[in-house]
Amino acid sequence: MDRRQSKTRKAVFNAFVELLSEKGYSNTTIQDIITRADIGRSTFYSHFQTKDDLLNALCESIFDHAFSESATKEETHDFSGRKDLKDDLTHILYHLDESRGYVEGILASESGDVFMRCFRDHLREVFEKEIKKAPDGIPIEYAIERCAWDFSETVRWWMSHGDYSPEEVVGFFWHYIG
Amino acid sequence: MDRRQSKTRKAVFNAFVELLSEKGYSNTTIQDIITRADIGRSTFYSHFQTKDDLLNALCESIFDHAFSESATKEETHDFSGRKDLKDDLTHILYHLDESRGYVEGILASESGDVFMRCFRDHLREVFEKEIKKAPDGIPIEYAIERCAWDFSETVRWWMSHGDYSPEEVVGFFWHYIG
DNA sequence: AAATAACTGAACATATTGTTCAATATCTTA
DNA sequence: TAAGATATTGAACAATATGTTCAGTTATTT
Repeated sequence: MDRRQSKTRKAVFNAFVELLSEKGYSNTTIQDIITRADIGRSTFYSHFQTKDDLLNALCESIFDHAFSESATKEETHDFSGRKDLKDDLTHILYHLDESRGYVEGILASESGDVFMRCFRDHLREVFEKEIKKAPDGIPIEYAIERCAWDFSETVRWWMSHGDYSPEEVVGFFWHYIG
Repeated sequence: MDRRQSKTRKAVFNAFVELLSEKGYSNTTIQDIITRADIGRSTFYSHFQTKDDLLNALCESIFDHAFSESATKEETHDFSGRKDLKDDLTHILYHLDESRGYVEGILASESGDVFMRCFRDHLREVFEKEIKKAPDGIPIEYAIERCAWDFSETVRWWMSHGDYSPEEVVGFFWHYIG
């Protein structure tokens, strides 16, 4: 990728995250982002179509990174038992912990909901592979969806109630469904 | 309340819900709402400050209604055991089921997240009264928060996976925490 | 060094926002 | 039912954001 492009991309992402925690999503205008990122107006529009588009791209880039290992693992060996799942989830938390600077800014505003939706979409895939049957009387789609939202919401909770380790947090999540 | 005011309020709420399911939240302009509701521009602004404000007012009006009984009950007798909680939750679902016309429209767009936040705020109060201690190693605030999000998300799930009775749905929710 | 691709910034039409105000319609109560 | 209070109307307003275009500049690649 052209160095100019990734430079622009980073400048926009950084400006955006800053503005999100300062003013929130709806109060941040594209003009604000352009000014803060110090790029030309038309440059912005050659990278992103709308503010929404930008937000989605930002979230995608975070999750591409956070989920990179569980994707790889799936290709290499497929005998995934319960233990592996717990490890995968812990790995994801380690990644997100490293991106706290970004993530907390996003979660602090209305954009947090978009982030959560994106997160849940990624998680759903993970749990779909893992969960093959639900307890008696519980619809399977409900069981899967519940895991996805419980884990993502647990992370959101974690991000504003800091001092727990990834392992502890996975423990909290696991307790109710294990 | 002046009949003119509640008439305006209703017209705006209706127009808004319609537009939400047609175009989504961010694509709906205040101008759209004014046109659809067939009211004067300045009338809108004398009722609501912003689109956000309108959305919050709409959600509040729904939950004021849905939670009306659990609030009353709390005043009359205070020996609330597990059974009562389950009943309260079921009641809430019956109310929301009646408001499906509204609720589905709101949930179908980005505004769904605001609805959910509002719902969760109301639920938190309910569960705070009910939950006095959490399982070993689980922070109590987490346990409470988890119930609030699980129940609200269960309802969101229900709204797009129709055919279950309120009792069944409370059962799904209950299964993992009971 | 030449070719390719990205960035710039000014200019543009269009649309929304939030306010103001005098005129009109509707409610309330005495 | 008449008078006073209150709500609605709609046009006009300035301010701001949006998304596009394009010719000129700068950086990267081969």
